Amino acid sequence: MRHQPLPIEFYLQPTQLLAKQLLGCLLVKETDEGIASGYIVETEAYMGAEDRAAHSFGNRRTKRTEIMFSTAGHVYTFTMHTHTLVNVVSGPINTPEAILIRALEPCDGIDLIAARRGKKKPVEWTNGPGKLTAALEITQSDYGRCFFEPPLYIAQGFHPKDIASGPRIGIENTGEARFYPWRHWVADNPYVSKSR
DNA sequence: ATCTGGATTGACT
DNA sequence: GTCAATCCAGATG
Repeated sequence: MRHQPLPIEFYLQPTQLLAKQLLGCLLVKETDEGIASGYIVETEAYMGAEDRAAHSFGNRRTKRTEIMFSTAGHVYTFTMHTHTLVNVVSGPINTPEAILIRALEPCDGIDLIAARRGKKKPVEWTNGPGKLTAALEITQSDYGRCFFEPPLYIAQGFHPKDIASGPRIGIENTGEARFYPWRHWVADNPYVSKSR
């Protein structure tokens, strides 16, 4: 099954809106082993210089955050402990905003995903930001790519019936920012990550 | 050169 | 519920 990447224009919308528009879209990764993909069911927006929870808070510009200052649609990956997390860069150039992809519902390459994620319940394959990167084999080598061209891209998926929003996860030490309702998910979808 | 801590996960009490 | 794994970016000297 092949998919058509969404055009670069898709990414040219305000970050919070894009974070919701991404819900239901298909995240695809092609490797030598084949194609694996999943529908995005949970995202979190990080709002650049003004957002204490963002790596780019105060326009902090480093080797890691550099890609956030680039144009919308770039791939921002970073390592969290033993896991890779993946973001969609958004906002105009020099406005370092990004959207973290937190959960997927598996679509293509179920056997591949199962093999990569080991013997566990299917719902555990992709219901977390570090899990889905392992399932699709998204790594630091994808840093700086564009989401509108293979091997890592986003395509049209389904249109969510209901979208819910609430505080982001895992950012306890960021003052007021921890309360901002910038996490968005497909209501009632079983693959949405569980909060702690 | 060295130290610190994290946008997580999985195993264990 | 708690906690270790395990590694690198970022900060500091």
